[in-house]
Amino acid sequence: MFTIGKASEQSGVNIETIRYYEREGVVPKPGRSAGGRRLYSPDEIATLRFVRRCRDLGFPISIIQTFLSLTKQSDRSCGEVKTLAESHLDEINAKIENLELLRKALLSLSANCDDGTAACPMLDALMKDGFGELRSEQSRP
Amino acid sequence: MFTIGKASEQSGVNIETIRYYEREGVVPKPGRSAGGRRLYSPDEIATLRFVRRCRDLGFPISIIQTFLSLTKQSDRSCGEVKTLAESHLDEINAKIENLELLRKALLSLSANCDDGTAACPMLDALMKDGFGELRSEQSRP
DNA sequence: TCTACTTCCTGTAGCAGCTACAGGAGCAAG
DNA sequence: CTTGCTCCTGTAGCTGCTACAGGAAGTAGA
Repeated sequence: MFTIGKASEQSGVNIETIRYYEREGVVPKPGRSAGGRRLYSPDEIATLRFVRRCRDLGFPISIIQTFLSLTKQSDRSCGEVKTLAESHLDEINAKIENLELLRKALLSLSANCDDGTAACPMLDALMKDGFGELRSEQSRP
Repeated sequence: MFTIGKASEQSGVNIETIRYYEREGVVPKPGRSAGGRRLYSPDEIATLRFVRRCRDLGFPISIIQTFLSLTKQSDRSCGEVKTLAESHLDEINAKIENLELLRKALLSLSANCDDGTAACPMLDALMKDGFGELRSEQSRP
């Protein structure tokens, strides 16, 4: 059994984040020592690592909770996982597309900044009325 | 002069968001009518539109505040704007790169889900120890 | 003028996913 | 026994909004 510090090291999850996950019911409450300290089994640490990896893949907590409950059922879980993963992939693709658009817009705006005039053409363009609107939902993460 | 509803329509900024910007000092406090309602000049609406466009480009509020103060100075602002825009571009590029990595990781993980076994290879892989770590800072927006 | 309806006001709380304290207690080493 | 580390709970903050509640102001029609 390991204290929260060791669990944090081994799972790569910040101590405060581990306690946060426990508060939010993402991971079950671990046992406690006589002095009231949290004690984690290797399995519980593996769960924390699993959560971190899913977070690294960009999955939101709510989906990760579904994953965790699916891992306990063992049967018929794969189709659901694949569906969730694919819709997440769609979101990632949409984000990439949006960022590419932003990239292009920013590049063309800042390119004008080299023209040596005192006023900034980029700020000017953003102030003016004729500027094309982006209004892309996914651009706000 | 326009009430907040018209200002919202013309700038594309949500009413609540306009009030939020005012509270946070992003935009100056507008004048008020006899009855205590906010009244916006076309210039103030242009500022709101400018803020929205910058947000659409993904600039954080703090940078937009710098932009707004630079537009008031008029001289020597362009170099600073370009620097800020370019570092923002770097961030966007980093985000795109990270998302591409996530995309590949997710694709290869969910591809295994077709093998017809009852247990899910994707969840299995995320549970196991040998899984390559991503640990990419920029992946969390 | 009365009434209904819309718009606006302030203030507060919530979202996600943490992170950062404050103020105290447990625990091991020297 | 003291130093120093880790841990505890509880609460507040971060970003950028959004969504109420409960009330006041303004507008339009009868």
